[in-house]
Amino acid sequence: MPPRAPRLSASARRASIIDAGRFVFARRGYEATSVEEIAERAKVSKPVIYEHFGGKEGLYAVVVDREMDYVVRRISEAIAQGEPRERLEHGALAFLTYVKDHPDGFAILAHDAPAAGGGMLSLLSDLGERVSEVFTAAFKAGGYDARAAPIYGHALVGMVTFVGQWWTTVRKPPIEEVATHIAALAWMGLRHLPKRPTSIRNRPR
Amino acid sequence: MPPRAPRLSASARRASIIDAGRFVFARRGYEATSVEEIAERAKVSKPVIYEHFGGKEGLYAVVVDREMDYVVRRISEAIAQGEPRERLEHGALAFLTYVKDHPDGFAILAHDAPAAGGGMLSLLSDLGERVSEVFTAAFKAGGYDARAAPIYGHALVGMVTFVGQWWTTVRKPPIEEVATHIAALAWMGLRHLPKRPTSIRNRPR
DNA sequence: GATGAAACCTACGCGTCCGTAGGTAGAAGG
DNA sequence: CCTTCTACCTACGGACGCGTAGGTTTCATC
Repeated sequence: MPPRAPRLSASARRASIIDAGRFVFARRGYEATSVEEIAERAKVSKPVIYEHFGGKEGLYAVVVDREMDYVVRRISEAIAQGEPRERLEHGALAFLTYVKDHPDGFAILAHDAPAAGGGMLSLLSDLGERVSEVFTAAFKAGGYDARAAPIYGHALVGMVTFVGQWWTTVRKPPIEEVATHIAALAWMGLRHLPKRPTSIRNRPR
Repeated sequence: MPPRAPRLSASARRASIIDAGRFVFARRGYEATSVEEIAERAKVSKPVIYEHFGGKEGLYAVVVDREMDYVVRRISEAIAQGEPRERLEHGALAFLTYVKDHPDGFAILAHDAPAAGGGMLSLLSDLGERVSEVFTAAFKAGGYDARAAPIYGHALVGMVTFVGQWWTTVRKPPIEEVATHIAALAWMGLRHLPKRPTSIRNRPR
């Protein structure tokens, strides 16, 4: 008989199951994850998970929620103060720091939610929405076309997340450098943006 | 007995199965897709699919390959000639046109590949790699830091794909307008990029 | 040391899904 | 009319995964 692991309090057990869930969900994706694998990793039997989270979907919801909360909090802190450009770079750096330090959480957010119900394509589109709101306010104040603000908001988030995904495979150069480049690109792009961009297709040579 | 559907030639049947497969894979994702649902939609029985494609994974591979080929061809054509900025905007427009006209294909490319084996996070990272190569050449020629080129390459692809995902949910404004905005952002950003971007963190106030 | 609750287990029912075995129906050529 | 080839079918084996029923161990408290 293998030596029984010590019993844990309810909340401690919850935490260890969440950790295991994040680990497995990140690698296999929601659909391909089996509750049994999570149980095995958390060194518990299946019913414990059902006891605490009601099922696979319940656990997934908790994991996602926690992760989402964490990123949003971190980014909010980072862009809370400073000049605009500073806030931009700090925001990018905060996100990339999350990518670096919590790759499993990032993988989950970047992947798809459970296909059922027809939710959003990616959890991150929610983040894009928030950034878009910030941009809409700024565009109105600056005399730009507010209708176009979501384009830039989502472009920014897409930029950072996609580079983040790439970075996790290469892990080089250091994220500080990456953040600097991205911030420079976005800042220069926004800074020199015409009030009403026109297509080169509508301009004669 | 329901009137039997007319028999099809092997290649015609293949095509109809590919269509059905793309449809279902796009909505459910790879894991959650059942071969039976594809068969049902293609109005065939399961063994026909196994006859033609060897199995679920085989069909998926064919669908992805076809889609990937199509996008790459379209973008290549779009950026084949013209001034740099023209090529940029035409490339973005070509991609967004694909998103608009082939939403199912786009959904598949944007989602995850079969988790098994540990392939790439998204099929689109492959596209990011190609763009990065173009950027690397251009950076070398222009005296910029070539090591940073992949950052910009992936940033660009991320920008466009993420905006594309958002656009599919809103379908507004018209893609031509979206392409113009994105191209303006990217162009202005790249145009005014310092040779060696420095972090604002390293500069005194 | 009894009692009760909380943590945890083994074992199974039930559905679903992949892939295949083995046979039928229609067309093409002798 | 008969053979044969190709498209296509029904029906099933085997595996796996979700969620639950019902019992067992540990711990605190009286």
